[in-house]
Amino acid sequence: MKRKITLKQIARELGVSISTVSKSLKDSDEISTDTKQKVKAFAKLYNYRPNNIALSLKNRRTKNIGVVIPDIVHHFFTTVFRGIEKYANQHGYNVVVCVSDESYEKEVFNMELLANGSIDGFIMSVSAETQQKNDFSHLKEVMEQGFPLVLFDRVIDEIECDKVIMNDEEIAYQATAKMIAEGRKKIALVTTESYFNVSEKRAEGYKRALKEHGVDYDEKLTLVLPFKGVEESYIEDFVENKNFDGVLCVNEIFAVLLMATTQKKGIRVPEDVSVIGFTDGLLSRYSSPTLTTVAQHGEKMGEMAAEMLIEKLENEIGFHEEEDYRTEIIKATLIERGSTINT
Amino acid sequence: MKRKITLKQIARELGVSISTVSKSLKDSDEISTDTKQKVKAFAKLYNYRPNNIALSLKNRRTKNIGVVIPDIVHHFFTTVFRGIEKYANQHGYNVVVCVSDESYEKEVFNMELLANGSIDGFIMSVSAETQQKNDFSHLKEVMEQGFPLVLFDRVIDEIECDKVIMNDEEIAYQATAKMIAEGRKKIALVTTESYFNVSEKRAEGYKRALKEHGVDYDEKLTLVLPFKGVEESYIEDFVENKNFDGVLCVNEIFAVLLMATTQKKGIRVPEDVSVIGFTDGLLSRYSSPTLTTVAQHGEKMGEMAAEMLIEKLENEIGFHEEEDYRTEIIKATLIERGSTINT
DNA sequence: TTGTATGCGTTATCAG
DNA sequence: CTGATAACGCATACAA
Repeated sequence: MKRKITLKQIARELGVSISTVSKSLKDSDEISTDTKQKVKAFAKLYNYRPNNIALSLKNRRTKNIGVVIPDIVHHFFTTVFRGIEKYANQHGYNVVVCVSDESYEKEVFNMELLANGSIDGFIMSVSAETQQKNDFSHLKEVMEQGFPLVLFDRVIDEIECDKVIMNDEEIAYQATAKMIAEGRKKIALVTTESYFNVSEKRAEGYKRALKEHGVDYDEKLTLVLPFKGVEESYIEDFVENKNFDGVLCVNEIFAVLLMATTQKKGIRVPEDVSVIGFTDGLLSRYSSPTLTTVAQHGEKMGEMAAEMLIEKLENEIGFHEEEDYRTEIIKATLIERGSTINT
Repeated sequence: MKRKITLKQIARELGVSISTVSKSLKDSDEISTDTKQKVKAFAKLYNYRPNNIALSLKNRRTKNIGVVIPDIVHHFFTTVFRGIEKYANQHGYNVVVCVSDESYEKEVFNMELLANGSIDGFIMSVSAETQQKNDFSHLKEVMEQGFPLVLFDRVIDEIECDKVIMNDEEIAYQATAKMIAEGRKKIALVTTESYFNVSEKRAEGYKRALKEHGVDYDEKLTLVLPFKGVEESYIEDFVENKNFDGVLCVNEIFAVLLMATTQKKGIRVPEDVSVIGFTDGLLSRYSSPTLTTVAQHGEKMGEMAAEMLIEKLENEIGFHEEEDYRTEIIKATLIERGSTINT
């Protein structure tokens, strides 16, 4: 087992000092060409690489980004993560992931752990429990300690920091308007019971679209499903008892379940009812019919978040006390597929 | 902005030496109860936490695990990652993820980066390109440098290390046998063109089941689809021209596409044809009919991989030169749903 | 009971 | 041109 070689060992082997080796490898012009050549050759031969830990300690920056997300087995978060990882990697950063599992406690614990020197800054989407408890002291804490923070998707108004969000209201408006344009008159909304901004915003966009197009809003046409453990019977009852010719679902699972139910009852999609979902995942692409859905461009969100964080990190050196936080909006787009009547 | 406090600062404030502080916080009995009290109180007040980087440098261990996977926007890898992260977190390790994106070059690059001190050991599944090139020198390299390595799923026989795999052959056998037990006589296989062990092993299990149950193997009943960019027409042609009453698909996407195609042609699932897929993801759960599928228990695989790696890491201290590598097999299970006729 | 010195691997400053 | 020294934050063997 050949352990990694260090400056010290090279110095010893070559009979020079550590600093000579260090400078040579940095191609400093304090050192004679001759010595540099020799050192470089030796270093190359033994495949010398500076030790990241030592560099981190010295430079007080790890070149690591901490990502804290509620869930990783979830298409949206996964795509965002992909974007973060991609951008970070291209810019010489590594990514440390912690999954809060929607738990406040784990979120706090993980962030404290990471804040003890493992990372230079955070990108995160807060857990459901955290939103519910409405306690964000851990976020404030890390910011006070000087860690740049970028929030995405599940964002906290109360916290002043960089943010990346989606135009949920707007795209829900567009989706609803599209169905109205198809001639739909009774448009339902299938949403989730929760304290999430996003669901609320989508509902707002839905209502605004109805209103602005002179379609009556009927609250009975809104089906609220639990956050976890959706029983198909809820949906069956809804399909059974309500009369609608269009549905906006806040995720693709609800949309696919709903399509299955309507079709089982002989109601055709999209002839009899249009369906639009959120999240452009596998379900949307491979359902029958394929699902018209809102693509959230998670990867782009991730890249943007990473870009914002890294910019802060790189600029921290030198400048410092100007608090200019941005909120970037990644525009979602409607992908028209088989569950709506497209022009 | 209050930066994190260090031992040195505490020492200065309290007018004692750094080592006194260090020992006090470790509750060493070299130190008087009185001093310990004082130091602890102060440390608590200022929320002292040892700096991970400094600890890493000193202890020569980072308590970080490097995970290198081909893709993260992929249900199986995501679940495995979840398992790794979970176990690692419970045992005080953080996880650094690098996505190779199925590229040999990125894989090598990332591993070299991580090997420069960022992590203590690797858990990985090799990229497609790496398998294709058949070049594993980067794996040997890190092992020679003393990094424990655990491979999962896409495993390399040539590399001696801990491994976690699935009983692909066996479960494919079982799945095929199940369809035979249903009375199916002409069972097709939809697989992927590739150098992946897993596809091959699944094909082997399929063939063995046919053979052992006296069903003729007809190579025309095997449809080989490209790794990426599957055209639905391939499947349509296959359904059109071949005659089968059961299908084993090596992933859930193929299975769902196939079900959609057959159903469009008026062939009923499961009445006319049984379908079984691999990967128990969203598609399997929400397709119509729901898909009988092989659950790979990725999370379990991840936990096992992390367990094996961490065990190696913790035991490295002291013992050393006993090379006892294990290969753990995580048993997949068949989840019976609506696409087969279940007893 | 407390403190000093050393080392982990690197870089930067300053002397030689 | 080269090298010794300090510093990053911590732990520990060894003095006092």
